[in-house]
Parts: sequence; structure tokens; C-alpha cells
Amino acid sequence: MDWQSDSNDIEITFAPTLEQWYSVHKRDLPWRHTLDPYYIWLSEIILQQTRVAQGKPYYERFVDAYPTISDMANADERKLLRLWQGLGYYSRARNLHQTARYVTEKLDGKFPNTYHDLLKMKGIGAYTAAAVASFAFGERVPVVDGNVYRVLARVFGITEDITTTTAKKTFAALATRLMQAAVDPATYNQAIMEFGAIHCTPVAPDCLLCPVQQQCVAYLTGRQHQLPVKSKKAPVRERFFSYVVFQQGGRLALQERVARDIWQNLYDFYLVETDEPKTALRDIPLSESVSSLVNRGTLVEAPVEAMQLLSHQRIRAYFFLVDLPETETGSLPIGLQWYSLAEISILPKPVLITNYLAKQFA
DNA sequence: AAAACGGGGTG
DNA sequence: CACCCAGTTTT
Repeated sequence: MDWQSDSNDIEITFAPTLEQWYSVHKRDLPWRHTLDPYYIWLSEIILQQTRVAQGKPYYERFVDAYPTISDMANADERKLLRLWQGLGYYSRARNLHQTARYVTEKLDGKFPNTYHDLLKMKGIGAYTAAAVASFAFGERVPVVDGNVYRVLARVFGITEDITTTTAKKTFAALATRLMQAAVDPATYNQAIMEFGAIHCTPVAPDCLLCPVQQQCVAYLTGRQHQLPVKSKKAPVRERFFSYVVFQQGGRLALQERVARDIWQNLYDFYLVETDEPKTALRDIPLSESVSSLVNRGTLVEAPVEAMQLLSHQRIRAYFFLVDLPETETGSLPIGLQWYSLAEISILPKPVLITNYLAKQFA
């Protein structure tokens, strides 16, 4: 009989057990039919902080629009952002384009094939480098994403706050040990994430049918719902946007957002942000040039109010539609340009703007 | 170490 | 409404 405790056995059996579970339960997803690092990388960028169900249609559209990394490298960035529209975290799209160009132009189209080199690419951090390195090249490096934090915290009873640096090291070290026992690195990485995504879920883990039930500290001590420990994030910031929508004929004045703020490189209207909601145009501080332009036009009815919830901001927006007569030929404030509705339809825009356009100009 | 960065699904 | 999603970059 073994005189040692069984507590170490789980570190040996964990990976193979999940690999076996995965062989039975894995979902059929489009990026699981390829070993091409370009497609795998694309899928991983899309899936950052994004659910599979939300990302899948975007993946299909991107593969269709840019079948090769060279196609993506040669893409018009505005068009790429338009394709990304609605997915959020738009720096992902800009970094996607930058890395596609870098690989195509500087690396002769050959995608970096090690964890170490992948990490150097814009938009690729520890998670994505491990994912691409293992899925496309079979490198034995563990992925540590939100699913992995949850599964490991529960099975191994780790009570450290997963938002802290020390906890990240704890989980990474454990993940590296567990990877050593994996039969196949790619399969094990897919397996632990899939297990977290569809079985060991945040609110209602299916403990009764769990393949590691008898080794799971959380289950054995009834703490499934206390793990992982994650400190609360700061309350969302409230913001008040007043948009002045200049209209002339069938055209609207839009601008590209260039500030270091949300929606960088997307298009919206002339914007004034205030500390309080402003429901009347005359209460909004406008520059002299904009004010005089407003005075030469006519305000079209009451402002349209809209609310946009982001994970970190709550934006209340008021849209003031100002109609300018055709006789008015003065120039627009700096940054603004006239666009027809057809042109606007192909510009990348925040959901807030897209929703307004649909409501007002359907 | 903490904040910033989207939008949508889920219970 | 609160939580969280195949995280990364900037401050």
C-alpha cells in the first residue's frame, strides 16, 4: 500500500483526466479544424474577454474577408475596424492589423512559432502566446485564462485573490506543473478551458457529473460558490455626452475619435462632454464657431436620449439634430466632415452611434 | 499595482 | 443588477 498521501496524485492525473473528458464533450468550433497559426491567432484575439457565441460570427467574417495574413496586412484599417464593429476593445483590431503587417513585411509571412517570440507581437500577451504556441506548434506551455483560474481555484482550493500579482504567479506555477503530465499540450489546454466554459461554470458548476469531483477541494468542502476569490472592481464611471448632429441635405457631419479614450479610431458626431446631463442645446458650452453654425441652422425637435452601458462606464447621451440650410456653405469645425448615409454605413462606429442612426435615419 | 479598454449573455 | 467572458496595454 502507498504510504504517501494521495494529495499529490491529482497533480498527475488532472491533465489526462480532463483530456479524456474533452475528447467526449468538446464543441465543434471552426478554429478547431485548423493548425494554421494565422487562423488560430485570429480566433484567440477575437475571443479575448469575449464569449464563443459572440465571437464566432466575427471569426467567420474575418476569415472570409481576409483568407491569409497577407490579405489582412493589406487591409484598409477602417474597413477592418468596421468588420470589428460591435465586438468592443477596438485596440484588438488595431493591433491585429499591426501584427499582420509586421509578420507579412518583416517576418516574410512566417508567424512566430514559439511562446517567447509570440509574446513580442502587439496584442499578444501571456495567454494568447501560450494558446497559439500550444495549439499551432505543440509547445508545452499552459494557458491561464479566466476559465483556468476558476477551475484551478476550485479543484485545488486556492483562496488567493486572482486579481493580485502573487496569485497570478501561484496559478501560473501550478498550471506549469499540471502541464507536465498532459498527454498532449494542445489538447490539455483546450480541455481545461472547455471544461471551465461548459462544465465548471461560474454560477452553476455541474459538480454531480464532474470527472474530478472526488479530488476537488471546493466540492469536498462545499465552497464551489466561494471560489475563485476575486476582489470587486471600482464602480462604473458616469459620463454625459451631448452630440450635435449637423445635417445638410442627405449628409451628416462625423469625426474620427483620436483621443486616448473609448472608441479610438471610430466615428461619431460633434461631441461635448459635461459633468451633468444637459437636455437643452443652449445649456451646452459650445465654441464660438460651433455656436454660430448652430445659430444658422434649426434645431430639429427634442433631443434623442440614449444610454450605453459598458463594463466600466455608463454613458448617457443626448443627440441634438441641427438642420443646416443648403445655402449655408461655411466650413465645419476642425475634424468634422460631411458623409452621405451610404458612406456612413461603412464607417466603423460605436454601438451607441449605430443605434442612434438606426432610430433616426432608418 | 491599478486603471483603462466594449459589449453582450446569464442567473 | 452583478458577474464575467479563450486578456492586453498603459499609467
